[in-house]
Amino acid sequence: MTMAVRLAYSNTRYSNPPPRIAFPPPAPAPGSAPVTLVEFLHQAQLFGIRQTLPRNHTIFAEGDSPDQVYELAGGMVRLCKHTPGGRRHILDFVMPGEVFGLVEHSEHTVTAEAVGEVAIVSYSRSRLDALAAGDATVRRRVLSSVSDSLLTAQQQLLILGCQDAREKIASFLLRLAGRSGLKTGARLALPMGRQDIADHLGLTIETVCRTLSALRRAAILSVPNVHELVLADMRALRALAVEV
Amino acid sequence: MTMAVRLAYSNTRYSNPPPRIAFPPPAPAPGSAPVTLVEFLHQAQLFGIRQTLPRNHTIFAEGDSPDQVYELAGGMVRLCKHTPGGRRHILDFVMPGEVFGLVEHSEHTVTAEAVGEVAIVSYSRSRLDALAAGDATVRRRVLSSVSDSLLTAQQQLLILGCQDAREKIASFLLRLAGRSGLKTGARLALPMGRQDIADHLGLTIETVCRTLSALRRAAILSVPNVHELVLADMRALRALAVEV
DNA sequence: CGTGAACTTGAGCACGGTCAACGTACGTGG
DNA sequence: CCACGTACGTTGACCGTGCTCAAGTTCACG
Repeated sequence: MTMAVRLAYSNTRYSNPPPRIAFPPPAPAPGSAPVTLVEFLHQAQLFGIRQTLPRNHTIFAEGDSPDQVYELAGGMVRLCKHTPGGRRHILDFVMPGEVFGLVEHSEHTVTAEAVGEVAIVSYSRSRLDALAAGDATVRRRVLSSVSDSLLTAQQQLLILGCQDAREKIASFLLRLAGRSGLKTGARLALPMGRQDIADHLGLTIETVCRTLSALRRAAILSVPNVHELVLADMRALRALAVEV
Repeated sequence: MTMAVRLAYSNTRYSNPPPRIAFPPPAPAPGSAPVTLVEFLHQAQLFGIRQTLPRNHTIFAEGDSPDQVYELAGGMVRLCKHTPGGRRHILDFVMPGEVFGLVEHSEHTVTAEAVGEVAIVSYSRSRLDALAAGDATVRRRVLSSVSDSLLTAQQQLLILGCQDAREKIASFLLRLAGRSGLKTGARLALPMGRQDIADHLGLTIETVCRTLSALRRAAILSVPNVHELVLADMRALRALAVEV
């Protein structure tokens, strides 16, 4: 039985825009009430250790002890699972401002890797727990963060289980655009490589390429360079991704 | 573009063992310390309303207000998502003793349906919240329940994204057996229909049938009747499901 | 028994995977 | 500065897994 699986472990290398990222300033507006978990972390004056990591750096691996919680300050992180047979699946990508590595198990259930150069801020898990013990709002944020991850995973299950290649690509691009708060015609950054996209959608790199080319030929999007594209016709994209 | 999707909405009908399920007595040992969320629910004397529902009954639908939390006392429940296009994906099956419908959003993100006749116990969500407000252990149970769902979803993503039909079936059967605490040679109940299995694994009903037949021919399992099977060679099954 | 739903099996085909060649971009060293 | 090397991306030709369509079987129930 030949396998519908190509070995992953791609090495994304930036081409056009050099990897140096302009890291945005700390997120929370100083005086306002914190509403996101990240803002709580900032406000609580936890020891957030900021660091920059190179492309493909493993931030934590499946099985590691989860004693740190991370905030992504710049760049992009992929959360993946590796199988004994050497296959890889990317569960999700983390975008700036989001928290990752927050898990309620004795060990990490996924591996987190830097897609390009990234800036992360790490917080002590035990300090976060201490903070949560005395603050119902923090607890709610933590719970809803985990809950959001669950919702995302469920949506991704629907995509993997019900959609064909074109629909998958359309759904993926729309979600990415949505998370970047993008509107029709704006440039969408694609920091991850084609192999990463393939491993996220259960496709091969060739199918990802071909499908992107087909969408380009259909004038639904244009590809100024490998790591950037323009969603010219979001309406058409949405029509393709009906199944979400 | 023809679709790799067949319309679901199967109507499981029991064949050999009649649908009447022997409902087990309430789970918790009366005097012992509660360790699961279900046991907490029992211990806390929340108003657990027990009821029996017929095959294919919708317990709650995606979008409903989640003001009840359920414990499955007998039978099996499927958690699914329906798409505008009429496709269906089954995210997971719920087995007796497990809690479902616990969600941290303003509405349910999945639909819960009875696979056969089921017995459920429903608890008021607001009472559970009140209980949790004053009890750190309950909070931990709630969080870890959501967290377990996330872990399950992530594992399922790996299966849908990386495995072929035979591996999917093998993984599915092994997980089912594991959850029933089954050892080699024991009978495994399959209350759900073939279409349900297909919609859970991103396959068609024909492929599920063919794959089961192939495993039977390979003497890896036997199928005494449609809703029951014997895992004769778990070692071989595990070898097929390497990718988990 | 007769009916209908679910399951099973077969024949053929298409989507997407495999294999392979080529293109492109960037980094390195002469 | 150009030549080369490497990694990634793109495209084409071919093929296999799993889907489609369709016929037949089994089983529960009236």
